[in-house]
Amino acid sequence: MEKTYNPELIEQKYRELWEKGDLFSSSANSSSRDAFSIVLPPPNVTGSLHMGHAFQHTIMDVYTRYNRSKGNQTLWQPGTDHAGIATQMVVERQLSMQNISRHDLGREKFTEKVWDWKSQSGGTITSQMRRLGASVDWDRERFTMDESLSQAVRKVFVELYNEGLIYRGKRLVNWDPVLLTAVSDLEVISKEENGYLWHIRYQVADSDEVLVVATTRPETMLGDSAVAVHPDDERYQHLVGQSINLPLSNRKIPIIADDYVDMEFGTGCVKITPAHDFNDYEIGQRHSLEIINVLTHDAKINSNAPSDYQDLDRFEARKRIVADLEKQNLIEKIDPHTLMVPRGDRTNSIIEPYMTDQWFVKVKPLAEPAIEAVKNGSIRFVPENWEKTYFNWMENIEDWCISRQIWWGHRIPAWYDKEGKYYVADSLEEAQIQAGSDVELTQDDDVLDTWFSSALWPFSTLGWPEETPELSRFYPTSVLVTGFDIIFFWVARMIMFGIKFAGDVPFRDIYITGLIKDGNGQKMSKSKGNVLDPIDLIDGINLEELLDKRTQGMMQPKLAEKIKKQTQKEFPNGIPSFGTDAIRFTFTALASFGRDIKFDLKRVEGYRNFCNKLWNASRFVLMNLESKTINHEAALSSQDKWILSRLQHVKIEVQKHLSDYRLDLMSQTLYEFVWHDYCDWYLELSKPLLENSQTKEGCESTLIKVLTETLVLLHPIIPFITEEIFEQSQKILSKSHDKLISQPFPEMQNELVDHKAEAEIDWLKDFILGIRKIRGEMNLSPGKPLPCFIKNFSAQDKSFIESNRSILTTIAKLDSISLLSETDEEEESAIALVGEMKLLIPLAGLIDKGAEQERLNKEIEKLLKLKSQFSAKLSNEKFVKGAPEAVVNNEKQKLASTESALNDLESQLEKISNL
RNA sequence: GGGCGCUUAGCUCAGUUGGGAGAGCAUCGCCCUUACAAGGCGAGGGUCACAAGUUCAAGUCUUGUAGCGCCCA
Repeated sequence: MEKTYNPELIEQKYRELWEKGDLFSSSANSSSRDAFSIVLPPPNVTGSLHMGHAFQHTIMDVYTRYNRSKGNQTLWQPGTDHAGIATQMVVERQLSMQNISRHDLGREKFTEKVWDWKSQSGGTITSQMRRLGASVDWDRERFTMDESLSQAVRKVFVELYNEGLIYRGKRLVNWDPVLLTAVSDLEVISKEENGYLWHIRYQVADSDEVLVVATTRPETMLGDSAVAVHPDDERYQHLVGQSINLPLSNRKIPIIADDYVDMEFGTGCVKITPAHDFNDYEIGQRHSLEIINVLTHDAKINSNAPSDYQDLDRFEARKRIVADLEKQNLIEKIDPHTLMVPRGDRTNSIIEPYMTDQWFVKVKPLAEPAIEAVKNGSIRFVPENWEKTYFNWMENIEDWCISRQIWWGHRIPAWYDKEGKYYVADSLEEAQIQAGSDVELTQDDDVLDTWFSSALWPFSTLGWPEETPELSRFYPTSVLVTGFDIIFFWVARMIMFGIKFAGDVPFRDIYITGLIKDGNGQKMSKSKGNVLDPIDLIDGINLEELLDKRTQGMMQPKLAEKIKKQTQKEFPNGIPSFGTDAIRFTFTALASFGRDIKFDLKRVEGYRNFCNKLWNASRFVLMNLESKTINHEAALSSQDKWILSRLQHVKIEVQKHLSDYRLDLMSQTLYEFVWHDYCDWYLELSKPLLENSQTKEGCESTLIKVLTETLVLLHPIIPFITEEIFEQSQKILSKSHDKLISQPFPEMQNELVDHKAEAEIDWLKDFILGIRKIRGEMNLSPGKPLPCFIKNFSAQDKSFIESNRSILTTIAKLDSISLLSETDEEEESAIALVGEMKLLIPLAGLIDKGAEQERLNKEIEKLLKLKSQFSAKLSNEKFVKGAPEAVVNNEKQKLASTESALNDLESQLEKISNL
């Protein structure tokens, strides 16, 4: 083996070998009883993987590799989605640099450009996934706009329409006046922003009275249909039913009473603009108010408004209107006010509620069975708290606006005749049949929301609507791994559509992971400049390149300076290369059930060190076994039996943690075992064992057995390094050329659990630790051999000493171990206890007496604290009576052993103090 | 306003039917010991946010308070 661990070379080697060997294929294990499948949440085809993807992909890969090694037929289904709005925006931006708009090109040419861009940049994700070692079945890679998936989309649309679950209607929707499309309410982010509350005087018609109306959007007054007050509001009750003269528009509008109005807010009078506010729309419906749209699709004032304001942009109009009102002395006052401003998550432009014709999915009938599926346990959220979030949303769900006024996506399968009558069908031909052959039809211009096709992903990728073998074998999929941010966007919709169209839930478990945040707990985002590219952690990146990367193509170049500073501070030397395995280990170690995961480079470094440790331990083992024949039948020492027994516990724990989705605990268990049991203890113990002809062969076979089984256990987390070490070990054993990735998962061997060996090695460790403690605290040089005297030993102790004598002297660096009888006088000594047994290291010439006194005092103090805790408990009658007997006995035992240790140390202290 | 969650060592976090507070990193000693200095050996460090309650026993269960965060309106 190479002296140093070099992840780069190893990773490259196995990326190729695995794929060439077709080892990720879902056709393996096809005769197995069980199948396991995961669909990859499809990333944006032209995007790149961020830390969250890398995190989730690691988790999915752990399960995929684990199930493969358990012998299940395993499919991890890869693919990407077309990300309608995002992708279209990117291409439009590219065109705008050449001063071309998509309208200049026309729909057909433009979509060609998008396909070009897709083929040009679409490989980024897949190559990143390969770097991460994702063992997806590449032969089954799918894209949401593949023909077969598009067919599924059309079929679902047509069927929902025929059942009345899709309808077209003029509704108030969220309108992005920059993109010129409707967006779903999930795509609108409302945030508090500073604005004003304008108090406007409205004159009551045929009266001297004036109503003061408070609004945050004075420009919408051009579309006011009413003024509303609360029915219980005594200030205004007498005015209900009368009307006011709407300023600027010269219209009369009614004063109505509606309990939606908050009496406490502003003046308690609200202007009602049904065409431009969701709540006002509701009120308008209740009171049959006129709906007056005063905006154009790009948010200018339209011709329904007085001519003075027509064609003015909404913000320009606001200024003009306020100025005009002031001129007429109709502004009572203007207060600063924080309000919720809805912005598009893509464009950041202020979203307008806007009346347009759109297609909607009637969601309630679909939601009911989807709620039931989680209630009755057909689907399980992990952690289960998330089901509350799911219920909360599903039970208050609104119809889903699925049409988008863009060009990149699945075109809506509806055709119109000249009268505007429409025909929904799978194709023009079928629509034509409905309409009659002589009718001229044109297809709806709109495309579907990307999530509509994503909602079909678990079954459309398996061939639905065809009844493919894959569909019956792999659907429902085993588990969905995703973040809580898309429970509404995606998870809920897959459940609804899966149940409706594939006849069963799309997955059994939903593992909701936390979100990866930066070291300060901040969400990673391009505009904050704190994103990390997982590939940069693998390969490393110097400061200059990192700065470039973080400040390139920014929406707000102003922020560049700040980002530079912040980056320089956090990564003064750039980022070192850690290798894929270290990153993957970090992700699994961080995969606890918390919501936020702060990503700390120090952790990566620690797990890189772990890989290095594993590498070197393996080197030690293989160096010792080189050109040797392993005797698998050789007798085993207690040490061998101990590590084998420990390994069995580890196998059980690993599988338990996997089934609980606790990869953090899984990785912790393995870390602990490899580093602290196998390396710190067993490899050290093996050194004397290998020197002894009696124990040599058993130790050799144990070293390699434990190593190779551990490699299989670790492989799902760190596939590259384990594969490489496995190959090296197979060479030495001159075994087959099988790859570790296809090795069976080592089953727990009950017969190897050995409590006797565990007890003996615990004793052995206590002995060695006792000596080391004295050595460490007395500043004795680690190499200096010490004489050791034993007193107060049992027959058991004696036999352990005899059978471990050479190990003890080697590991604890003792030059002698001498048993003293009760009557033997010992020298002035430092003491350590192993149960009742006393280990004595003579002070003479080695140890400062004062130091030993100090050490004993500290130890005694600790024990005294414990003792008083235990005896307080035991002298409490209620405890002795109330607690289970086992607990009380346990407590008694602890008290006894503490007292005995205390006695030993106190008498020792007295002894050396008197000398 | 409704819902969910968090507060444990300097930092990041585990703590699984309630039974002597853990890990990694950081810190402090001593060591280049033939697998590993990306390492070894040892040490220090916590009124488990606060308050009350249930219990023989609370980091763990209940209620309240404070601070922080997320989602929905």
